[in-house]
Parts: sequence; structure tokens; C-alpha cells
Amino acid sequence: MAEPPPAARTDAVEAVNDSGLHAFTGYRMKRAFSLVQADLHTALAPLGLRMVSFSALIIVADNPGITQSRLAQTLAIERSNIVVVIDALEQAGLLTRKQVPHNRRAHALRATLAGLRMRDKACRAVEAHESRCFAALTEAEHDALRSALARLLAGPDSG
Amino acid sequence: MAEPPPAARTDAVEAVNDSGLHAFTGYRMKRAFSLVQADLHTALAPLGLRMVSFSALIIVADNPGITQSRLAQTLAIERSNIVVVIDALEQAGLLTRKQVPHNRRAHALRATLAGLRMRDKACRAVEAHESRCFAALTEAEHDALRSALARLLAGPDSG
DNA sequence: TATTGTTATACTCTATAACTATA
DNA sequence: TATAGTTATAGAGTATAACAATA
Repeated sequence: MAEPPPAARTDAVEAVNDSGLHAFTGYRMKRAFSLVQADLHTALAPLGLRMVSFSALIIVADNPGITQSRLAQTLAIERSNIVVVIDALEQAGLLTRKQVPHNRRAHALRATLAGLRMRDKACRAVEAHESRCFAALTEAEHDALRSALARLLAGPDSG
Repeated sequence: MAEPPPAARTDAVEAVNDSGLHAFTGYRMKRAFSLVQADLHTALAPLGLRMVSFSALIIVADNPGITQSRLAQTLAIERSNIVVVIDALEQAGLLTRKQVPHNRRAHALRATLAGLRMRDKACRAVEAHESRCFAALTEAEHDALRSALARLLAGPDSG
């Protein structure tokens, strides 16, 4: 290890040692996700979508007739918190809420034509965002990241 | 792939297709981090620490005399938001705020003896938490995850 | 004029409890 | 009794603006 150059003595306030924190994988996940999240927010904002409404739109588009409870369960958010998300998507004309014939409690969600188009447009925007965010990774690194995350999500009792 | 067992026919409401969402690495990061975050919260709660106060305690312990601004910068949070975190750690007797001799604006933060002990105890708890959370990964997978995250944090112009 | 710590504020995200209408 | 949707609310986390003291 070389000494720091003399020029750095006056203004280099001494680098902060954050190695203790970065030793934890969870902390790295937090910081990395924070970067991705910020860029995604920027990518979706012009479309009038937030992360959760984007996620909901995709699930509804791919699962016509899904109920709010099932949607909430799929997104791992509370039933009560999905309401305003669906409200916004419905008011934007991107999906419809209809009574289920044989269960008048449940509401069947379906993407409208505008919703399907928005889904496609948003997916293209998010794909571009991911290309930007993960550009520092090689294909192999990206694949390794994706499969490690999948393994975590599958749980400890799965291989 | 085997067919699902007949017993599942009646109650299996039809599996939800969430492949469109999981195609996005960012979504996997969100879900995986959410799991880790919840477990970490549980691990730190008995010690009276939150994630941000744990992080702050580590940085202060490893960087005696650091100012609040430098700490906030290191943790990538706003200066204004670090105040209550430091307040809590100070009131818990885990660190001290002292005037810096040649700059009466700045406050030098130092961990107390109790703070250093709490840091050690909390680190052991978090290490146990990470062992639990990442138990599904092989050593190689965990390393790949850590290095991919480090690459993301280093930015696109560093490889 | 710029920086450090601070306060106030607001907005998002998330979690819980409780209500209604159905089943 | 349990479920689906809803409302209200409270707690974190986060971001901005503005101020006093100091440089």
C-alpha cells in the first residue's frame, strides 16, 4: 500500500471507513436496491405510474379476472393498501372493477385496452431502465444475481 | 414436470401468473430485500436498534470523531434525518456529541464503551440473521450475489 | 457566501384495526 | 364464523425548505 499523495493531506478529510457495514450483504442489498428504485421511479413517473401500480397493472393484465385479495397476495402487500392503487388505475381508465357472478363480495379486475397498451409502454420503459441500471454487470454476473435472488425468494427449504 | 395432484384440483384457485413481474431483476431485488429487511428488523428490535441506528453506530464506532454531515453522507441519507437517529443513540448512552475544537459548527461523534459493546452484540445478532437469511445460498452463490451488488454500487464506469 | 446542525413539514410506504356486505 | 373490499389511522422512511450559528 502506497502512502496517500501529499496533495491530499489538506483537503482529504480522511476517508470514512465503511467496511464494517459493507461486510453485511443485507446492507449492500439496501444500497443497491435504493439506486435501482430511484431510477425506476424516474422511468415510470412520466407514464403516471408508481412502482406498485406498475406491478399491479402487469399482474392484472396477465391474469384477467383476478380479485383484489389475490392481487394483494401476489404482490405481498396488504389488502387494504391495494385499494387506492386500484382506484388510481381505474380512474386512469387502465382497468375495470366488476362484480364476480357467483360471489358478490369479490371484484374481478381486468385491464382495458388502454391498460394493455400502457402495460406494453411501461414494460419497454422499465426494460430500458434495467439496461441502464445493470449495465455494469456482465451477462454472467446479471444471471448470477437473478438466480441468487430467486433462490432467496424460494426460501431456505428448496434446494 | 409432473401434473399437480388431483387433490389440488378443487381448491387450487388457479395459480397466478407473475412471470411478467419476476422477469424484472429490480422486482426480485425488492422482494428479496423485503424478506431480509423483515428478518433484520426482528433481529435488532430486542436490542433497541433500528436498521439506520445500527448502521450509524457501526460507522461512528469505526470512525471516532466523525461529524453528522459526514455520517449522513456515508449512509446516503439527508443531514436532517440523521438528527433524530443520533438523538436516540445519544440518549441511550451509546455515543457522545462533542464540539470540534477548531470548528464550532461541527459535532464530533464518538461511541461510548456501552456503544462499542452494543456494536459488538448487534453485529453478532446481525451475523446470525444473515446466516439464517442466506442459508439457501451456496458459498459461491453468496459470493456472486455480494460481488454483483458491489459492482452495482461502484457504478457503471468502474469495470 | 457556504457549511453544520436543527426544526418543521410533507409525502410515500407499510401495518393494523374495524366496519360492511356478503358467504 | 369466515371472506372481500373498504376506511381510517399510525408508524416508519425519506425529501425539501428554512433558520441560527459559524466559517
